[in-house]
Amino acid sequence: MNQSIKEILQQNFPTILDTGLVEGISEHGVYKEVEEGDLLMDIGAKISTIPMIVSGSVKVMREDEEGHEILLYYLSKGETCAMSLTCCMAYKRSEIRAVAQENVSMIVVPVEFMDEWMMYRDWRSFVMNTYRMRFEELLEALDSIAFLKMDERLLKYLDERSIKMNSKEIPMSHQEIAVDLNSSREVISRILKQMERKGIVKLGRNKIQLLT
DNA sequence: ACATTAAGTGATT
DNA sequence: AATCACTTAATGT
Repeated sequence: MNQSIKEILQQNFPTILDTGLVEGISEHGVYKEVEEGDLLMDIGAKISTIPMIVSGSVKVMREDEEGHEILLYYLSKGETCAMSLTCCMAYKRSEIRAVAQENVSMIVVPVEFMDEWMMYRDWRSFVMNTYRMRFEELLEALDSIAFLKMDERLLKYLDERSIKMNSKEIPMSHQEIAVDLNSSREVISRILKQMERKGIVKLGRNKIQLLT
């Protein structure tokens, strides 16, 4: 391997500094790459490792009673999966499904070290931070649903995607976006058309370009 | 050229 | 805002 886990950690998880912790992750963590579309975790599966994302993005979703998928969040560089953490601490099976949205590289660490690593301040704050971030996101999502109309939600969604992917171009179909927002394809298409007329976006097949 | 999939649109609830 | 039914456009084979 061209780069040690230690180096990858320093570059992508700068808040993890404690030497004992870095040693632990280096020793027990495994560097892994997966391709776009790969299933990383399914509902009901037992969780044996925790992913720490180095590059790319991962879509994390839940399923409702009728089997409809509901988007929870996207993970990107420097982040880990809050749901995996809760599940493994409670020895529960996975309640989520995770799919690689782009090619993803990550460090996976076995769950059995979670308890032990809690003695490190850096690990505690890393874990707490990922909870805090998700919780804030959850609150935001909640009032976005309660107070924003679909067009505002869509614009917000596009902005967020663009920031996460580091590009003004969002390579997604209207259908995919509709699923993420629990809306329908036609509604998304119509709003996007309006936005295009207003000069906010430029539309293409399977892609949306933000002009703002 | 043809089939398939994405996107656009009007009508209805 | 969602759904249906249908059209049109883009893309793969």
